[in-house]
Amino acid sequence: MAHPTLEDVAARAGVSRALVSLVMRGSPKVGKERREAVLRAARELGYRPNMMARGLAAGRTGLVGVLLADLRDPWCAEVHEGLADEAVRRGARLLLTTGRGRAARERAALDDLLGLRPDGVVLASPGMPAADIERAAAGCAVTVVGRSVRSDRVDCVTGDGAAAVRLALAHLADLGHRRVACLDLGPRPSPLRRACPPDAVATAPDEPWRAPEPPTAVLALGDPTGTAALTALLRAGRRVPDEVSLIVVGDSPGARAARVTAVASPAAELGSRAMAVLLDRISGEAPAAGRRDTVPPRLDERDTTRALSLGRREDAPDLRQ
Amino acid sequence: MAHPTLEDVAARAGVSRALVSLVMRGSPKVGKERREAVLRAARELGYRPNMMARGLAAGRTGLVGVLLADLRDPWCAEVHEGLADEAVRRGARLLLTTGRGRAARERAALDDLLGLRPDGVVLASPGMPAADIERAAAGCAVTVVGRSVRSDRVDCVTGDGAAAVRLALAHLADLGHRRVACLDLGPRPSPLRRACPPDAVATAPDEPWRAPEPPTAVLALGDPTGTAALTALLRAGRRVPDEVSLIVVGDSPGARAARVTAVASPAAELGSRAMAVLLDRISGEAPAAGRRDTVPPRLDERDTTRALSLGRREDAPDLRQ
DNA sequence: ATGAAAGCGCTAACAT
DNA sequence: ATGTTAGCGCTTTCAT
Repeated sequence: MAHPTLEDVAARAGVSRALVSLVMRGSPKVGKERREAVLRAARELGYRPNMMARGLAAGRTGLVGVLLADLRDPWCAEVHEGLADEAVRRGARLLLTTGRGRAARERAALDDLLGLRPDGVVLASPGMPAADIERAAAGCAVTVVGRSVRSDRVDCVTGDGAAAVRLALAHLADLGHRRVACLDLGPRPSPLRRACPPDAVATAPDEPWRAPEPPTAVLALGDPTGTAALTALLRAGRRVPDEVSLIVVGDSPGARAARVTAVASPAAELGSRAMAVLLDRISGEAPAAGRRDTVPPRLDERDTTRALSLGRREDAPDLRQ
Repeated sequence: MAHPTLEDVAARAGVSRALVSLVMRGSPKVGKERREAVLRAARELGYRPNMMARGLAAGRTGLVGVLLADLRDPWCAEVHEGLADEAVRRGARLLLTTGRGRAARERAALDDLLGLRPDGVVLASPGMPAADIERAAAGCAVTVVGRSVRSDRVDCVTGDGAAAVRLALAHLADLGHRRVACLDLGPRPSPLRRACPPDAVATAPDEPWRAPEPPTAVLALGDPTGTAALTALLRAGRRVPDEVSLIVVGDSPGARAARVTAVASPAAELGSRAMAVLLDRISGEAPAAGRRDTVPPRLDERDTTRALSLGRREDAPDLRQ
């Protein structure tokens, strides 16, 4: 028998379907004897409850759908880590889909998810049109992570990039650094630029060193810029952190592995908070309006930042904002 | 109406449920006029087919479950890329779950997946017990990627690590390198070691340089070792590739970004082949016995390997195997 | 081309 | 404590 049903189990155990159903859902009001007979029959048959049938009949599935923009993005992976941790803690079952960077795929993935009638969905997809999100929210609880959506049926959990930049600049200032270059090597300008001192922003690794007074510290905007900056500095023969300190806004496995000092809102925490918010709403313990939750950035001091030696200090203005 | 049903659409369009069902599944035998009326009603109502009901009634779901060992592992992410590409091409819908490295979680994740009665599942989980895999195969088509399982109801798609090491060694030999150190920096010995010349294996970055004759090339076993090796070499002041060539067995975004020469069976191809094999079996076009498919390694020559300069060549034995 | 009717496997409210 | 029954939303014959 490929897929034994409740009825098969009931027949084998010599009881009614309903009794088996109760046992499978762990009801306390079943005699120990019968319960064990049912469990044994189920095991012998290799019975596995059919979630489709269960969901249909019960009107809810116990499923939480998760849409991740791109699995290859470490940030997404880490958000998922937090989501999954909290889900396990609270007994929710997660189903993932991804759009892999393409808007059309993302829509399709979300549709697939919603077709399964999950009790809620978490959207970790920076680019999805707000209208799609709103549409999804008509059918089930929706929490968006990593961005903010103006809607009162959607909850949002976000980090704070500007605060992260401020924290990084403050840390460098504490270490005595006054000449800090903000490196942004990405193909598109990083939104974090707006939080940097305008004339400190450079878009090529060696650009800051063409100035009469080279920086004593580099603030890299985003993970990719961070790793690129580190190898560029090393290749250019600049000693890190002796000669120049490096701090990255945005943490990633790469920065961690290379022991680069970083500051970011921990993605895993974004995830776990998002899941908590979602499950609260599903169980009806949430305020009616859309909640928004901001996770503060955290500094991970590792091996690429160091206090400026006294001899090199100067009285230039503190870049801290 | 939170979740309009087929019946609601039928009522609004002034037709029968069956007709709506046909239209939703794109049947050709519906008059253009009625079809459009139905489609319009569906759109106006925000109708979305209920996959649960559909799956229950139809006996198959059109769903393919994917179990990924760990999202943070770039290899898994890339396998998924291949899976998803092929799935899109052939019209399958993917649902992911992960065990995040823990065996118990993995079992639970697989159970969740199987409870949804997918038409098939892809298992990208090196550590899962063969018995669990076999059990899953009792209920639906199963393809395992990245490892081999002895079972004739399971299809396997794997890479070939030993061939990758041989290819890497051959490439270095072609470049004139005779003294090659095989670096294995992982916490556990890499299985790839068995494919290396035994006395060439080192477990610390600088170990090879303590020998009287330092290597002219380094072969790193695995991605993590690869990136660790690169930064270690640079930090030690060894010029790459002028002074020493570096080749990594096992490709990853990190190696790609750092432009490290690498050789590996492309994970995306493992994925797409696995999906192809699975869908073939689902549609019944597969041989009865378990298929096994081996994807050959590929060399990605980037910036960390270089031919040994003539002056440094010597007549030591070729390490190629 | 269209409609009617019988389930798919399960839950939940009810009856015993 | 246990059995009965009426659906959940859909697909799929089978009639018309």
